[in-house]
Amino acid sequence: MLTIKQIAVLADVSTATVSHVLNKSANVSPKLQQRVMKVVRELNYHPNHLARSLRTRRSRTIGMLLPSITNPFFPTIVRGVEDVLRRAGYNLIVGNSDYDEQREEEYYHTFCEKRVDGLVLMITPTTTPEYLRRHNGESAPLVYLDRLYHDAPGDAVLADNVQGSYKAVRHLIENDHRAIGIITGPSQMFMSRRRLRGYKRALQEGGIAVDKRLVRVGDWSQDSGYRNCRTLLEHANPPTALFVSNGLMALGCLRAISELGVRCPEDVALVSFDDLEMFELMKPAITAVDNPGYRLGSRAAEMLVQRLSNELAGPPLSEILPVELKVRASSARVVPTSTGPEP
Amino acid sequence: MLTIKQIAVLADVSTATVSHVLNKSANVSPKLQQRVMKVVRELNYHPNHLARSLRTRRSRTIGMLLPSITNPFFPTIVRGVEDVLRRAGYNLIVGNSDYDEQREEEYYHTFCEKRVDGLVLMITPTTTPEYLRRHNGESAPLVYLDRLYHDAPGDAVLADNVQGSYKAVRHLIENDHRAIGIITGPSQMFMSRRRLRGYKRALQEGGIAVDKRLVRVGDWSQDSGYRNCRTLLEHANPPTALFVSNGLMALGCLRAISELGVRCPEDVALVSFDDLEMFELMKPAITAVDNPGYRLGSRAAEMLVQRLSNELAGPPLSEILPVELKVRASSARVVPTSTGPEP
DNA sequence: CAGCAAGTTTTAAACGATTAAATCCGAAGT
DNA sequence: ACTTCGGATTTAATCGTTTAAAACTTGCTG
Repeated sequence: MLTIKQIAVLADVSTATVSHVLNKSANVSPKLQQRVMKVVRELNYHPNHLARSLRTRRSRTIGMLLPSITNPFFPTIVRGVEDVLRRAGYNLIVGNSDYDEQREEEYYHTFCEKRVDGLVLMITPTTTPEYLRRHNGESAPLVYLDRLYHDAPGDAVLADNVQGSYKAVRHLIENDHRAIGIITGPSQMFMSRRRLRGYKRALQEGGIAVDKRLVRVGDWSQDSGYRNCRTLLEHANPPTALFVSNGLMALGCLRAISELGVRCPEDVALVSFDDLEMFELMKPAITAVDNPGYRLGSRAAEMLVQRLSNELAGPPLSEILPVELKVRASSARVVPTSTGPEP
Repeated sequence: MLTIKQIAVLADVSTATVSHVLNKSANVSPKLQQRVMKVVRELNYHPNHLARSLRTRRSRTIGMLLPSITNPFFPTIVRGVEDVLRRAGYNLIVGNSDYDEQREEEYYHTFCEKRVDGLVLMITPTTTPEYLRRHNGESAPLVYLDRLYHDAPGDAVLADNVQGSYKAVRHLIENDHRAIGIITGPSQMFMSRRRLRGYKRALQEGGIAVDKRLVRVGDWSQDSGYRNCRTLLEHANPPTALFVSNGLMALGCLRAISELGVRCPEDVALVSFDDLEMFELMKPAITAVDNPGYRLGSRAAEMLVQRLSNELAGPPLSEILPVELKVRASSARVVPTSTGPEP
């Protein structure tokens, strides 16, 4: 494989000159510049990134940790991150932990070994993992994506989870629902708690007491949505509306609803967090909180790039992005023929 | 940041010994081993991957080129690749070109600069790109994923595209459809042609002539599915069945079908290539060719790993994986009340 | 024409690991 | 006691870049 030394010999200059030409790091006479570039182009030389990074101590690479690659919400975020980074001249490596804390830590270390310049983290644990707390002295800045850890330093970009579920549930209340079920994520997770809080706030404002039997804890997976939805709908007094804390679980609910022969929205209204592309195509189309995945990703990347170029300094920032409710058929107001569902 | 030299000083040995302990590359007395490991663990030392790769000339990293990250079919493939590589001790970097040939080439070069040990390629171009042909002399082995290039050396793992669409269309014919439309991918692409061929073969076997007006060319995007579906259904004599060459375009078709107020499967049956997870949840559930994404990815990674460990040598191999048709409601046989749709 | 400044180009020392080859050291053989 | 042998350890070169600092040009000035 081609090295800078060979280029130097062929262009009859020193390696330093080649390097200077390639990096525009010093004045080089036009004559030599051309001689060098000619050889570089003819031989299609590309500098060894490993050697370069080793020497400069910057890899121009960012690591991103993702809890799941198959959840359709995440790729959108990745695109946001990638687009910004690419334009800023950084590469992205993503690691996918599948909600496994050990794999997550493995990836974190891989990233450190590869000397990434910064990290975008969407991680699983409920409590700040030890390695993050230790990261303290390290050089790579962190950005948390839709997560927040107070005791490990790093910027954060968050969707307004409380406001999102608040809007969703208020919408249901406005449509005369009073028995509103919720399927949340694991109860220790920051995000689950935020989304639950919005639910509670809306109920409270509507003068409705929280019924513990209507609060189910899922794990974000489609299957857990399915199971919890069945449990809820098979109650003696099933809820007339359901708020589901993420898109994948909402898909599971749909399956349960269809299997049980329950009609949506007539028998049970459905609102989901995360507006998946397919929600608009489904029958009924699903009302959902539009979680701005692309913006979330791109903002996180922007903050990281700013930190790296020292445009941004000082204590960790956290930024909250607004979310919107997309009202669709699954939560449409039903013309009141009879008050409840089946007797 | 910690270096091997510091570890060596603290453990009172030479850097060579530390390296030997860490890599088990020579006999080291238990006493020194323990002394070294103690320091390594206490300080949580992780060797610099850049330096290591530079010296050993192997990065234990694989690059993967993807045409789209938001198409839900691709993440499944990535998981297959990643799982196998991780177990074999390799890291994966994925690049997402968004069907843009220039970005694709950029990524290819980034990968070369990072000295990846091998490449998994799902690339866009219709004709073998120049840089691939030049790759010839380079050291990193290639595996094509669901692509095939005869004039650039590399193994290939392919789904049986011809057989898949053949099965799909035969199924439609068996359900008494004779006017069967198809939406293909860009006509120069290898995969589009294969899927078109299966369609033609099934028609021919069923004694049906290919009607050019029923063959539409899409670009794999949801939107192009939508547009082409409208065109087909707004014909004077619309087809009674539709075979769509990928999942995203099928979603577009669904939207068109629903907007036009056409019933599926009563007025038009639908079969898609790529069995997306959500297809089972939709109403009607979509009949689809189950393209084995995970297997495709894991097989590709396996071949690559074998090449790298020299378990596999010799001329490029190409392997074809069988595909299955999942019959669901969208292509259900309709009880013949009247012969055609609306008069 | 020596001296100097400014601009080009080269020299050579890093960066942090790996690894042949050299050295050390103690036990065994004669 | 003196080799000799072999395993444990270290020395030092190397991977392919970047980049201070040195060295070399030129052209100008007094």
